[in-house]
This record gives sequence, structure tokens and C-alpha cells, in this order.
Amino acid sequence: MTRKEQKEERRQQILLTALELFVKRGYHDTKITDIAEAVPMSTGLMFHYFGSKEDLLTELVKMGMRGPGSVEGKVGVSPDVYLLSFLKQMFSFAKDQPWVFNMFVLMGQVRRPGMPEEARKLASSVNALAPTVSLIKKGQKEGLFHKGDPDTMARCFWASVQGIMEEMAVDPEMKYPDPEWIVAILK
Amino acid sequence: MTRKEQKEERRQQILLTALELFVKRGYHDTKITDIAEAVPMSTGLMFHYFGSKEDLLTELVKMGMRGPGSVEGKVGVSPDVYLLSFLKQMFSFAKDQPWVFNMFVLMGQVRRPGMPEEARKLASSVNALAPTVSLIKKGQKEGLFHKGDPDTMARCFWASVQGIMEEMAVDPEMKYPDPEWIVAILK
DNA sequence: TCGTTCATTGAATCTGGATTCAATTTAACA
DNA sequence: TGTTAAATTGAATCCAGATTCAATGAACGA
Repeated sequence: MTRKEQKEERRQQILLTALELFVKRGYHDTKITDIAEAVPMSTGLMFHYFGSKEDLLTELVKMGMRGPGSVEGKVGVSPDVYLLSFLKQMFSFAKDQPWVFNMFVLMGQVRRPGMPEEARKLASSVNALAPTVSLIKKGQKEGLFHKGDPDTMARCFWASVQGIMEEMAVDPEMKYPDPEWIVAILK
Repeated sequence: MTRKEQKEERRQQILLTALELFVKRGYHDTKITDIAEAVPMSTGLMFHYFGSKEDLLTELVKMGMRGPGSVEGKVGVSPDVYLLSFLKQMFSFAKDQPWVFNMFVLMGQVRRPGMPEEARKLASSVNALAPTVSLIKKGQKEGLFHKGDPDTMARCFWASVQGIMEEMAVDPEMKYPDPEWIVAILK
């Protein structure tokens, strides 16, 4: 089955390359040709591995959904510490595992208007908010977080994180922010 | 000169319509046809007013640059209060002057990769950060804000604001966040 | 070694929109 | 009212990319 493994590896190669380009240049400005060139591989061959540019994006989203992404919150860990460590980990990924970081950014971007419907719906279907909402409620009960609608707070929190991560993705020069700052939105 | 005024008004009409659509659906997914239909006006006529879709975007950016946008910080007002009132104002604009709000969001979006170069460079040229940076330094001196690189802090602050505003722009249902939460990033 | 299947290429299509344009209508102004 | 510039239309054209495809090469099993 070396043949099949070979193919799977090539697929992965394309996915990773596309991920990087999509995040760096934006989906619409990344031509199939650009990805092919970066892999590298002929343009036509891209379609041997993925049915279309949209499919490629969709696959990335699916990959992102399988990933470690979610914020579940373990019992016994206080909510603020938990979110903090999540952010810390994500920032550290930015260094040694850029693809995890990029994936996070992409997942956020795909939800925005103007992105292909299928991928968009998929990405929007994972309600990443829910776990955070209950984490926030818990935090409020414990007096760790300030008052306010937990749902709105959760959205603000992630919207901020998304904004900051995108800033970082676009400008690798940018210094890493202190995760504490971001969690402060809830405190 | 009624003729000229008439034309200017029509131009404005197009700009406002485009602004709304660009923010709601995204630049790439908004076809010239969509704008024309929304104005309403024939497709061809659009090019009587603007040379191209990119020009239209560029004009919007120029308009945004003339606007009230900047955060200057008056002497005598403490930095945190100042930023707070800026956010409050922006949120209230979301209700009665959506175009101001949308413009703010657009200016942020245009800086991102994948947007037309000309508009992108233009929008990036206004260093909106500088005033905030000095505001932050001042705030730190007064002990209002926490320690940290002022530049990074400013970028995080605005990236968060941008993220949250986009969230609001996409989902008008969303409840308004308390501006205090956002300024908390700096405290 | 031979045939078969999968990988690969890149030039030729195809297509969604942006853009153009010749023709038509409108309305300011003499 | 006639003249003329400006507004307007929408169908035809153009073009950047995505997508297809016939041809070629490489590797595997019998």
C-alpha cells in the first residue's frame, strides 16, 4: 500500500501549502496556480487530488474540525486559568507548529461573509461558543469574571482572539501579546 | 450647477450602497451587478461614475480617511476614559449612522491580505496606531494601564475592536458589548 | 519483460464577472 | 422649441483563472 500512502502524503502536502497561502494572502487572492507552484506540482495535478479549489478549502475545514481546537474546560481547573493556558498554547504553536496556528486563523476566516458557502456552513456549524459560554458562567459564579451576557462575552472574547491572531499571521514581526491581556476582557 | 450636484449625490449613493454590501457580504462576493441592482441603476452606468470596482473601493477608503476616524486624545482627558468614549460613540453609530460603523469595519478589512493593492496600501498608510500608542504610554505613566510594549498593546486593542465590530456587522442580532470589557485589555 | 494502473504535465477550454460601447432618453439652457 | 451635453441602458466583449483532458512517464504485479 505504499502507493496509497504516497498519495495521502501528497494530499497532506497540498493541504498544508494551501493553508499557509490562504492565511497569508487570503483565499481569493490565492490562485490554484500559486498553490501548485508552491507545492510544487503542475496545475492540472491539483485536480487529481482535489475536485476543486472549494473542495480544497472544505477539506481544510474538515481537518480543522477534527483537530484539537475545542475549549472544553476540565473539571477542577478554574475558567480563567483554563482560557489562559489555551491562549498560551496557541501562541506557542505560532512558533513551532505554524500550521496549528494557521488552522485556527483559517477556521475563523472561513466563517466570514464572502467565503464559499459549503466551507462556510461547515465551519459555522461547530459551535465553538457553547463550551466557552459555560466556562464563562462558571467563572462568573466564582466571581472571577465580570457581569454581562455570557454569550456576548464569549463572542467578544473569540472575536478579539481572532482579530489578534490574524494580525499576527499577517505580520510575523509582531511581538506576541500577553495572554493575560486578552483574558482581561472577561475580568 | 444642479447637474454637478446631482452627479455628486448619485456618486454618494453608490458609495454608500457599496459600503454596506462590501461589509455585509465581503468585497469579493459583491458583484458590480449586486451594487447596481441595490442602488438601483444599470450595470453599465456604474462605470460612468467609477472607473472600476477597485476604484470604487479606493474611493471608499479615501472617504474613510477624511472621516472623523482618528483617535487623537485631548489634553486633560484621561486615556482610558478617552478610548472608552470612542468605543461608546462607535457602538452608538452602529444604530443611527451605520455607515460610520461600516466604514470603520471596512477600513480594517481593506488592510488585510487579498484585498486590492491600491486600496490596501492607502488604508495601511494611515498609521492609526501612533495616537493610540502615545495614549497608552500616557496611561501607563499614570498607572491606569498595565505594563507591556505599547505598540503591541495598541495593535491588540485595535485588532480586538476590529474583530468585535466585524462580528457585529455580520450579525446585527448580536447584543452590544460593554466598551469597558474591551478597554480592559489595557488595564 | 509486458501490460495495466496511477501520477503527472501543460496546453486548450470554459466561465463568471468586470468592462465597453453604440444606441436611446432626459433635461438644462439658448 | 431646438440643440446639445450628460445620464442611462443592456447586450456584446474581454479576461483572469478555474477546470478539463489527451498524451506521456513511471512503477507495480504477473
